[in-house]
Amino acid sequence: MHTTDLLPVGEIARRSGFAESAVRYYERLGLLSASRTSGGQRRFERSTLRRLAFIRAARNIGLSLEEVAAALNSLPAGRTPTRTDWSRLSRGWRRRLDDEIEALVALRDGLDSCIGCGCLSLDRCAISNPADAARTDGPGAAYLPSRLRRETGRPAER
Amino acid sequence: MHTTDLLPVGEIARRSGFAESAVRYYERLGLLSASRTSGGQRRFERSTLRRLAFIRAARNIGLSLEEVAAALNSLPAGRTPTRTDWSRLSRGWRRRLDDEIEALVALRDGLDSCIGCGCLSLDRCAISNPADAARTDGPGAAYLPSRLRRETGRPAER
DNA sequence: CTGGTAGTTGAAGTCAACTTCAAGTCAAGG
DNA sequence: CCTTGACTTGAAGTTGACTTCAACTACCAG
Repeated sequence: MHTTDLLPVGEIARRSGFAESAVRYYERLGLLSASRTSGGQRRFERSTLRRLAFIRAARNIGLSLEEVAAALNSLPAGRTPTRTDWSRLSRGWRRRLDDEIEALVALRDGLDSCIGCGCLSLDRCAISNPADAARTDGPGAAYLPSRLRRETGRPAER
Repeated sequence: MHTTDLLPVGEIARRSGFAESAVRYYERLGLLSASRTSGGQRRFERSTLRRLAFIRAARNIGLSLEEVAAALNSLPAGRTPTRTDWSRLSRGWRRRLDDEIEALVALRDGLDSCIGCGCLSLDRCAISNPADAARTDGPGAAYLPSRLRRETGRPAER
């Protein structure tokens, strides 16, 4: 046994559930790394599969690839990450999910009070309020996490 | 008083919180309609503001513009929609939000059981499971509403 | 009538996260 | 050695929801 546990891209794709193109894309972004054969083909370590599982989990939670990259970069360099390392990373997700749930619940409750009144008022309705209006209107408005929110339609002020 | 309550695009944009470009875009898609001055400029009826409020609300709930268009097309033709018409449209959103909330809660609960174990197993972890694996694995997996889910990364089978 | 603000168009650009394609090259069983 | 399937690359395409641009034209207060 020598190089037997270095996997080519097709194998990684099949076993991770990602498309080959996605795996290559992730490598280009630096989310994954691979050694190369003398002929230039990628060979991934087995631990790449766990990394990909992490990526999928993070994407399911709602992280962008940029955030995923940041998270992966915070892993200890050098050694292969342990369970504890992975667990530490995913701990912060709990809060994120809580926020999103809270936002949706608030939106639903706002909707409940809107249904039947058919208001959809531009300045009063909690559901149709643009974000900035909601912000100044205090509680009862403004809910969606950024990931879910459709912003004002105007270019973000900077 | 004759044409006084026909509003130009800038006014509509300002009062709805959408960018002018978005308003024009919506008109092109058929979500809004406008008459024209002799010089070819758009003039929107005041009721357009309510329509835009509906659009924003729908987008906040998570509808695509295509869905919004379908919803708007289901409004009674001819007469200006009443409160009741708008209210009927938004009633279905409740269910949609419930589903999304449920999905997120399930995901969070799955996460809770994953944190600390650091598993992120490709075939067992509820959070990192690709959608199809989750589907066949019965309860305990598969959660995110399509709007939130990151699919398998493979081209959708057709 | 004039100037300045507001409006017009179609085409192209943007963003994220990939996928698809073409034109090859590599790896390995027979 | 040969064939076949797996792999390589860079560039371009995809989707949705817009935005930006350039080159004009309209509207209206003074």
